[in-house]
Amino acid sequence: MDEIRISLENGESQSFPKGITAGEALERLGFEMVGSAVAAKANGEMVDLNRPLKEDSSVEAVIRNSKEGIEVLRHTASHVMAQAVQRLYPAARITIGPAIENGFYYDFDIPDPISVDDLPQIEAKMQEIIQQAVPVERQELDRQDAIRLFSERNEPYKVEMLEEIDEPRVSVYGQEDWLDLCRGPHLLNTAEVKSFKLTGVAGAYWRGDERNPMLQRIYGTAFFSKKDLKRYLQLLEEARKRDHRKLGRELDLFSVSDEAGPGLVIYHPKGARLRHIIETFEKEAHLRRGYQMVMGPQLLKTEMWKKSGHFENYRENMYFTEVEDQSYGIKPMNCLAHMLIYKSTIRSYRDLPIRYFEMGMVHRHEKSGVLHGLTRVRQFTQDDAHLICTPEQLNGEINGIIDFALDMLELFGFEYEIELSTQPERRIGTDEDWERATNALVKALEDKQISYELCAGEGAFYGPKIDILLKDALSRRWQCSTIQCDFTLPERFDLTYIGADGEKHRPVMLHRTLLGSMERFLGVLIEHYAGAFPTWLAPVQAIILTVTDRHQQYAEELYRQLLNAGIRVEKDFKNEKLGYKIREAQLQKIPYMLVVGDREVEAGGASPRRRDGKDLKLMEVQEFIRLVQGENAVTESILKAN
RNA sequence: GCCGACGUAGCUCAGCCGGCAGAGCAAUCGCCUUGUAAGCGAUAGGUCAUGGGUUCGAAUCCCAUCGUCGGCUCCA
Repeated sequence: MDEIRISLENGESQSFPKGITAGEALERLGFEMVGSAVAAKANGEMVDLNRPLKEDSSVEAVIRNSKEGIEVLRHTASHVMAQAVQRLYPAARITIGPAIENGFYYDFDIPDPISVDDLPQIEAKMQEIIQQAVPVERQELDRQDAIRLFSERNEPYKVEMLEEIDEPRVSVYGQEDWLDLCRGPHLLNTAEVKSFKLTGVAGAYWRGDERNPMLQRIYGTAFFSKKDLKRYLQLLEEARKRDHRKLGRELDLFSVSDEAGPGLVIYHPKGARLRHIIETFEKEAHLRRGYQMVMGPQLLKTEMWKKSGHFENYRENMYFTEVEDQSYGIKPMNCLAHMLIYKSTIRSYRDLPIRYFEMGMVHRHEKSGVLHGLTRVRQFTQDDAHLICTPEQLNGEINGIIDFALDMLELFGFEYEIELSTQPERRIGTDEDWERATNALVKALEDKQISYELCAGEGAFYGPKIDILLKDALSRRWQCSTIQCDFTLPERFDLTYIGADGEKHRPVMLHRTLLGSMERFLGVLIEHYAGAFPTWLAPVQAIILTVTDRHQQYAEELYRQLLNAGIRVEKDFKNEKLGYKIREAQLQKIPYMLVVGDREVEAGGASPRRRDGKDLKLMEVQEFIRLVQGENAVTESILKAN
């Protein structure tokens, strides 16, 4: 009988008869956590535990508590769900159903739409399949046979996929009479799918292309234990509580009105205050880093948008208007005016780099279905800048921007992910330009040893970009910072500088934002802090609460003092019990509550109660002012960072 | 834009197999003068998203439009 050599990661190795399963080999080699293995890797390939090994292999266990392990579970859960759905709705055609970040989904082509009300029934059918403890079986067959098989089963989407697969042999997985084209691996038995929940339904285009038919997607999640599932569902519940749309209303920060129009944010006093705080600080930070503040007009002649390429490539996102037979486009980006400023005079190489900064309000016509609170709107303000420099300065400028952006995000305490997006199909400029620009961005990331994800074809139409993404409370990622390299607009607008050689040269331009859109950033920020902003950001930093109305006079005096010291203070002199006022201030998440009663009036000080419930006891007014001013000073680090 | 769900007072929601539009919180007014997360009482507040239809009669059934939510596509 043929023998094969199997080795473990720890160097343990032994000969076994050919055909021994991956699971058995693990066990016989003394792998300690055999019970927690849900699949295996043989020579790097993910395989089922019962896969017979045919050649010398190094075997590794894929355990429950690993990312890959839970993916195996969820992928199997998606198969169980697909089987359940096809049993309940025989007309449903299967497509694809992968594991995703927090669960899994499966897309079906089904004549009658599935609604959330149908989910309990599907869950019950899944439960049935799980309780029957059906073995999950893998089978390998010729591609042509598979095509025949899925044609017979009337699964056109599977046939379509098979026709595009290159390999001669494919694998199918199934339980009972149910079957799916699948690479695997899977759990060995449906009984192992213990803790799952279907979480939602949605429409999704076949292969993610809007020209394709709309499929019905069912989302679900699965865990190895009921406890983990419960914890996850609680986490979702918590996340919903910090939804910025809910907090925005409760904290009276902003609203969006049907009357005014969808995607148009209306800032209430506290929301406007918040923006004012961030923006004034940010403007100062830019000035200290060698940026110049500029302002462009809200609309520019359509001719200019034609020249820049926006009309051709971005028209469907733009608003246009006509006055006195002249067509204007409302700006969706701020770059045009900045180029006009550059062109307003002759530039020398000694002037470069030039960094123009603008809190620029832009309008973009977003499709109605994509609007979302503050994070996806039609009018927003960008902390935008355009840097114009020599090709030699490019790398240094990109580095400076990355540092600036990461410093900002660190100040707010954000985790982030970085993506590099390369040339899209619809673009302007030569391939050579694109390559140079892309290389410049890659080099900057590599110099800084920043890991990033490559998004091929996702760049802007005028250049490649680096994006920094922040997560909201529900783990949805939102693009905030973006650094875009542009060799083509300087060309189109004939931007030049006089070099040391006395000749005209073409500068390079960088478009960049740090926080991105103030709207989106604010939305993510609200969720990040769950509405409890740190003192330096809080729209209201302190509120004065009187115990009875005989304390009003002193409270008024205290209010004046704090206001004069620049503290954002409010007063609550309502004829209510102290507990009531504290509760209200607490719900408004105000960092400090200043209780004013007999003791304070007599001593002439203030008794701050912190938002976390801690009583700071009676202190001098000046001491409290210093306390708040100290907390305000956290921005100093950024202002001085250059 | 596409698929699905939803739209009742400022907010959260009940009413919806057709028959007088409701509750709690918030608001206003009064009483209480109050010490660290909700005192008591009264009053006011709605073209039931909008428009059309079915019906003796529509918040309730049907259609359209607008908007919101969950996704898809797109994106700061």
